[in-house]
Amino acid sequence: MRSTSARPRATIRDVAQAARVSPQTVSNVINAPDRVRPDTRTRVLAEIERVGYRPSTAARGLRHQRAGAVGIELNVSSGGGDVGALLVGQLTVRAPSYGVHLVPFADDEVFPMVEAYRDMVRRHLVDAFVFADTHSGDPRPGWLLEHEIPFASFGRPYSHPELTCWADVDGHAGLTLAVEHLVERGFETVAYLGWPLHLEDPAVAEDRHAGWVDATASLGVGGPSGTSDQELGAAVRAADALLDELGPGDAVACASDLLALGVLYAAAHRGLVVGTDLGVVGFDGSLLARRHGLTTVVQPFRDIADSLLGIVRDQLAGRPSPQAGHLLRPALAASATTDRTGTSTAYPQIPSLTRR
Amino acid sequence: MRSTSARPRATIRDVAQAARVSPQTVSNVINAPDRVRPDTRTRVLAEIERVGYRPSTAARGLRHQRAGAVGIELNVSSGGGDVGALLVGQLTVRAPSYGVHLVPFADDEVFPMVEAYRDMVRRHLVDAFVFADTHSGDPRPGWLLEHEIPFASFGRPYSHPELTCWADVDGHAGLTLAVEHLVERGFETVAYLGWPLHLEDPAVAEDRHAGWVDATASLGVGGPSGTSDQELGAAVRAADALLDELGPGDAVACASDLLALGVLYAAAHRGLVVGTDLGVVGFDGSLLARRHGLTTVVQPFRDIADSLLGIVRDQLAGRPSPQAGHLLRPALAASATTDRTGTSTAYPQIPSLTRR
DNA sequence: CTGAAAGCGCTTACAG
DNA sequence: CTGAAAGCGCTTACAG
Repeated sequence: MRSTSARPRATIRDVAQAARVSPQTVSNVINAPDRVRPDTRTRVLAEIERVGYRPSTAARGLRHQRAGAVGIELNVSSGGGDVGALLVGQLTVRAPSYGVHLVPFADDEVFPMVEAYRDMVRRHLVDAFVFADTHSGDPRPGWLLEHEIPFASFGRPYSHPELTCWADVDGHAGLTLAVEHLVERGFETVAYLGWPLHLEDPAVAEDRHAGWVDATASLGVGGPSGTSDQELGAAVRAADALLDELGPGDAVACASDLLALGVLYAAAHRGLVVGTDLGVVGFDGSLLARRHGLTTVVQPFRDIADSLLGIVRDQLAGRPSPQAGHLLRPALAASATTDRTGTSTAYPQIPSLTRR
Repeated sequence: MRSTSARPRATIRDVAQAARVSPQTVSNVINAPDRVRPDTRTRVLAEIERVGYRPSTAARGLRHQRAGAVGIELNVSSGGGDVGALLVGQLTVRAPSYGVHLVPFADDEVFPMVEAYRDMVRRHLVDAFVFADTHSGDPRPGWLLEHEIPFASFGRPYSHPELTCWADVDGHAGLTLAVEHLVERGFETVAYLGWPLHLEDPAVAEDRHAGWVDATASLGVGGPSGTSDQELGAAVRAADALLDELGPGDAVACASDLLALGVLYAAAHRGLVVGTDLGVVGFDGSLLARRHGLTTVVQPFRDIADSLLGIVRDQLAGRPSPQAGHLLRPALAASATTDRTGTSTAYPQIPSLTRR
């Protein structure tokens, strides 16, 4: 039968008794080692190691009046894509380096979201928050500022343009990478499939579009452009219209992987062989891109996680805010959709149908 | 300039003073309301509400010798699919109903995974664990049992078949749903695309296969079957071979949404119109399925989350283990790939190419 | 360099 | 029904 209560863990007193010092000295060994004589320190450290002692998070939190945790809002219902999960993964991996752990939470469908934030704070469960999906009517930045609760957002907080507590991918740099890569691979004209500017995240749409405009202008490879909402059906239709103006040897750089998938389908319709006939580059580094062999601009989730955690750590330490938000450089992951040798495989592989 | 320190929150003493009772009475109002006279209770409750008092998690945890948290291992590097994120989302939503919060953690690429578990326990950060991706050589169940730490797994812990602390989707029921749905929609033969049994999760592969065998036998609609690893290229090839043996009006039930996507692509190769000519049903209820208009057997993530959290809550309370693991019924979400009217849209929509 | 004291916020017996 | 006491594990001044 499975036992149900865990064996009690070693406390600071156990370590102290075994090392024949007081608990305070053990504490000093951990928190201010230079205040302890080397030989004492060695003896205590050995004992800590032997019994596997680690300070209790709860006791420390109580004493410091700090939870040592960062709340992270999960967008459960929207389920837009898979990039949210990639960011959460990197935040989880990086959090220990900042001396914190993550506490995810989500709208419980009953109270408005701000209630969830308020409750986490009142219970002393977290010291700060990280969230994504910022948008113009977003009540979160205002509420958090008003209550003096540190936070950092993935994406600019549009409601408070003066804030610098955000990190985002450099969309301009990303599209420059995409265009340069396509030119390097020998594609002649680079078209663009982006989002309409009235979407919730206008700065992102603008940055990526401007990156394409500037890069194609400087390389002399500009082409037509189109827009589509972030939905596959709309993307296929917009891509289809775009392909009317393109020929073999041309390419499309896209504002997202989903839009790029739309281009793949529209190209398959026409019997174009993606990679050799038509270049396609997506944006996000999503699972979707990996699955379909899409060349994509990969969001630097690890750097973003470090920025966000660094921002809240500095705020908690009372350090001054940075001069500007963190705009982080993405990287390009080349795959089948820009492979002119046709060696690697993109999906859908429909063009072979036309060659039977 | 942004202020950096949050205003101190109300404590039990603040409430007690304002309500002119002792802190203990406030505690009783919260934890044992029947021990307090109704009028006192009302007065205290009003004060709690007025100042927005919530007990401190850290102080409670220290007193109870319990973190009130469940560790959840995130599979960051593998990045298999998007279903892991869906489970984490539902665990997050449901956790408050069990009086706990989640603490995600991940392999830090330096220590073996068990080190991460050990560290969480030593720091009193969590009382129990939930994890997925169980497999035969899995060291986690053994280690957790040995250290008497409660846990529950999504998927059977193969190394310890006697354990009942797991929840899983009922794959047999899921494939029965899939076959019944296809027959109801008028498809004549139902083929199967599944996984080879040597994969890491043999019981899942067997259950789903057996569900197809039994359901097609009882309805007299059996057809050929094939297997493929959980990878798109392999799935397309396996599906292509399967389609050699099928004709218009037939269907394929699949062990996963990714395998089903392979069928879509293989069908597009042949100019088959999925939905009207060929029925396809996936399994998982993944984002991939939503995006492509796949009819799919949806994993009951909310029920799974409830089962897992219920298991660890019972273990922590010292209640006896259940007689068996929790096998939960999935639901079918009908979409374009079984829509014989051709009203809804599946992607890829390549067949229209053949009709130009 | 080391240790005795106080207290972070809460709850659990226990006394009144 | 209500309150005074003790203690969960830790750390921060402070005294020695």
